[in-house]
Amino acid sequence: MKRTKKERQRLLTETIEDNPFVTDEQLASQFGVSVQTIRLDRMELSIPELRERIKGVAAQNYENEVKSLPLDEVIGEIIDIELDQRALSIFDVKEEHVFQRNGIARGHHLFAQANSLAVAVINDELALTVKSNVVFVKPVKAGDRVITKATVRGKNSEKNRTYIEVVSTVNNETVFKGEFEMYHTKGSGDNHEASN
Amino acid sequence: MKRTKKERQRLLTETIEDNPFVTDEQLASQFGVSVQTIRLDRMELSIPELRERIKGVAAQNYENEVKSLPLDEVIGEIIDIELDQRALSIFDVKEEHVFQRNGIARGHHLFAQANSLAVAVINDELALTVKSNVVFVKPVKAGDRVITKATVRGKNSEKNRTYIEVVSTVNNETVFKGEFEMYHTKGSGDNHEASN
DNA sequence: CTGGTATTAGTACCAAGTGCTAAAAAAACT
DNA sequence: AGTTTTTTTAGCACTTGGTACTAATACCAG
Repeated sequence: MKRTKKERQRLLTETIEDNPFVTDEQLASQFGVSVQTIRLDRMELSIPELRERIKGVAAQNYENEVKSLPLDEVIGEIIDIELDQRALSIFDVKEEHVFQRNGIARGHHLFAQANSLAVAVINDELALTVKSNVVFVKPVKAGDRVITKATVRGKNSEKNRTYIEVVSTVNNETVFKGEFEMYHTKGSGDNHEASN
Repeated sequence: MKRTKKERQRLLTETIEDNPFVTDEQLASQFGVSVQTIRLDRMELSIPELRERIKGVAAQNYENEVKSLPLDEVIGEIIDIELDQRALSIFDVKEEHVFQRNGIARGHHLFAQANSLAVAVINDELALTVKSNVVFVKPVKAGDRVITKATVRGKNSEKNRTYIEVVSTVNNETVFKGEFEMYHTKGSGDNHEASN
């Protein structure tokens, strides 16, 4: 199993990336070297110790959490909102959002951004999507910053519906547009159950 | 600042929930009690120590990560597929897919399942969604198993389009349906760029 | 054989704890 | 007030998963 130092370090990096929860001891036995060697390797590669790694992962998660909870679980980041009028969000397309094959964003991410923005713009405890028509106008690639704007186009108070138009652009070019019909529970704080 | 033990423990729980990265020492000075008291409190409330808390947060994150990667390929699990004809997938709705407020699944997850099934059923290297009309017929809750069926309804070879109908059911009741117009690159391995 | 790199060993020390015992202090009865 | 109970504090040994540092080997090349 013994290979060069370089090879071991390559594998080490990989292993830790793969599972940041592994201890030096486990790594040592896995590579058939001493714990000290692993430590030296980590130093050279400037890989932090287990706890720091875990803390890092946790901190990331935590940031995401505090970012997504107050925003009521929105895909993308809301940068401007006028309830019952319009809302704006940005969403940075990353590698994980695209087809590996061609680097084009998967449709459901754009839909998700639009849909959650439509939910957010509604001035109510909760809103559900009833219907939507969407058009994927132009492919979106990794690295693109998608700016999505939701505009309330109409309301039907009797039916508790709001009609929203959503347009997403990248560099001022429309990449996605859609209409959303949303159901909501009218009065804020109203505990009305969604129509079952 | 001194209140009863109960009150302190209530606040303690809150504080830790709010920021799991806080040490006993910090808590002690914050509440003006000794570290030991904090430890006792944690025992009684069965709140784990800092490192375990952090590990927990990190593990969650990690799960999400490894969950969202395959989640990138296809949302839901494909259980049957006849290329260019039909496909069937199941998707178990979990807590993380619903609005906390009312336990109803967020629309984009259902859309994602439908959309990725539409992509999958197409017998081509790649397919992109051009348009879709969807209807959220009935709320879906955590714990529901959504069975989604995609059926190819038509093709337009000149325009490289395929029209797909998708219906999702829970316990044989329709919860979602949609039509998807898909663009694809006909020949397999064709490196044709999507209309730019 | 002599250098230089690589590896291993060993020690002291740290953070943030657990587990346990014991003693004070405060609160609650009777 | 006197006693019992609860709550709080203190102290010590021990644990994990390390860091920092020193020193000894091992190995490989010229």
